[in-house]
Amino acid sequence: MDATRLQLFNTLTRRVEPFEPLFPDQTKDGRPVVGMYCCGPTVYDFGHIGNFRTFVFADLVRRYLEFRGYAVNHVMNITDVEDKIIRRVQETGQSLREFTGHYEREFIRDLQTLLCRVPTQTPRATEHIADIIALIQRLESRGLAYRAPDGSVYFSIQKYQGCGCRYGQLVNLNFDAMRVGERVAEDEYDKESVADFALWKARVPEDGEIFWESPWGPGRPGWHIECSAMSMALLGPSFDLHLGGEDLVFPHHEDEIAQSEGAGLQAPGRPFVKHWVHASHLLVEGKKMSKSLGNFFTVRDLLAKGYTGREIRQLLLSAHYRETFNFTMDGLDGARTALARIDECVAKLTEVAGGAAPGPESSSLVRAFVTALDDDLNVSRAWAAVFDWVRETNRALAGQQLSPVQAATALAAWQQVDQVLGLGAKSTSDVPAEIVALAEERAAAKKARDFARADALRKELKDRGWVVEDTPKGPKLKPA
RNA sequence: GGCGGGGUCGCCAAGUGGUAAGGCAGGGCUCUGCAAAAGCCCCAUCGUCGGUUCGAUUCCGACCCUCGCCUCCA
Repeated sequence: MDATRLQLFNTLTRRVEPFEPLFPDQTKDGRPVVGMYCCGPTVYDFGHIGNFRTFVFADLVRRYLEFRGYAVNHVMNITDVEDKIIRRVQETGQSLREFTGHYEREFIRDLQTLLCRVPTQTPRATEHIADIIALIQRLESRGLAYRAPDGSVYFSIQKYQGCGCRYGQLVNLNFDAMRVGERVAEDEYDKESVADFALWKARVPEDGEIFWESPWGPGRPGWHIECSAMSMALLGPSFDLHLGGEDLVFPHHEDEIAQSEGAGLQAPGRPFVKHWVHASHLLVEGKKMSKSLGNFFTVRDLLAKGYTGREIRQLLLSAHYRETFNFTMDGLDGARTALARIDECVAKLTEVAGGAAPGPESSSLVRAFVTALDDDLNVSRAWAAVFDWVRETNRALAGQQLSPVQAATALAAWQQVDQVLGLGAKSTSDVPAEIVALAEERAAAKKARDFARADALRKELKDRGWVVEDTPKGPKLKPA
């Protein structure tokens, strides 16, 4: 299985390249350690389905790396201080912590609903103010930060470039042609240059009680600095992977690189981040999500429509991460049917396997699956491998050609790939006693060849949300 | 205006210089008392126009359409 290697697109080089850990000698429980940082949520509201595409994708990356034998240190920040948060806090009268704590908990809950492994660490910006201040001081001492008349501290891109660093590693920048100046010049006149960005924002009256003391007076951190400070604090000045949505490429990630490499904490020749990976956005019903179009969905909105996190996960994982994905309700229905197909197959296998132990042979499913995901996480091809396997398995099952050991072997292969897909077992609901009674009544009527009565009971059951399937081993009940 | 993605079956979505995976939906058949599940079979010439080539959906050029970033944003 290690004949091939994971290849990943790197925004830094704009190429698909082999993934290799930065520090292969660093291990945990015998596994090479991989440091992975994913820009997390700003907790001022519920996350929407677009946000979760990125997080489910990050989960796929993490699971696949773990599947491939790495120990992943998965860090996801929680941005818990920011303009929108401050505004909402003032409106609600809650404390900052009460307000953000609520949305943070709900975010984690949504993550779990979507069957994501919770990141190994979820640092909050407000709990790393000291790290942030230290990093800004470091930048200041290196001459890359300056205080503006308004008391804020900014990062100087000109000075940064002056010391041989490159600004524009992730995107091609052409400041003359960019419209950046037109829009921001008006209210950001305290900056020396329009492209400079805030490291520390001086307290303003609207901030109310939300501020921290610093060497530059009361204020709060800028947006980009928190990710630099927290990622380096938890993963070291150089780490393997940094993920995020494509919209973060510029300016957020570019600025993170500038701050982090500008601080010069990396060993000579080491980058801040080796591998940048960005997930594309999604559209809903072919359109950009917006509240006015009514196609703006949170996870809980979809749950309220009767879909499960498992179905949403399947759909979000059905397309390649660098492709704009079109999220549709039809797609969600399709995910439900597709999942049922897999579940049916797995259930039959489980039945045939009984308690048999799996045999030693390697599985073509796992091989095809790994080949697909090694290729820049080509999850569509991985699903094709899964469904090819389902068809072949069903064929063998229909022909009663599977021994318990073979079924157990097939099941083991499925469980292996599901470590990565993360679908888990279908949640089984207990059948209510009155439904069982109806089913038994139908079985009796059927036996007495009273088919009219049997069909009436089948309809009755269906109206109550249950489907009866007559199998060689007797009738089975399934939720409709 | 600059930069970067896309346009493949009704819908979603892979892929390749030699006549196009998979899922959903649809049609037919088998099995079934009826169903369901499952199986079998059917269902696209790849935005437009040129070029390169023995051969292009896949390479090049132009054009059309569409999405994103450049400002808070997954």
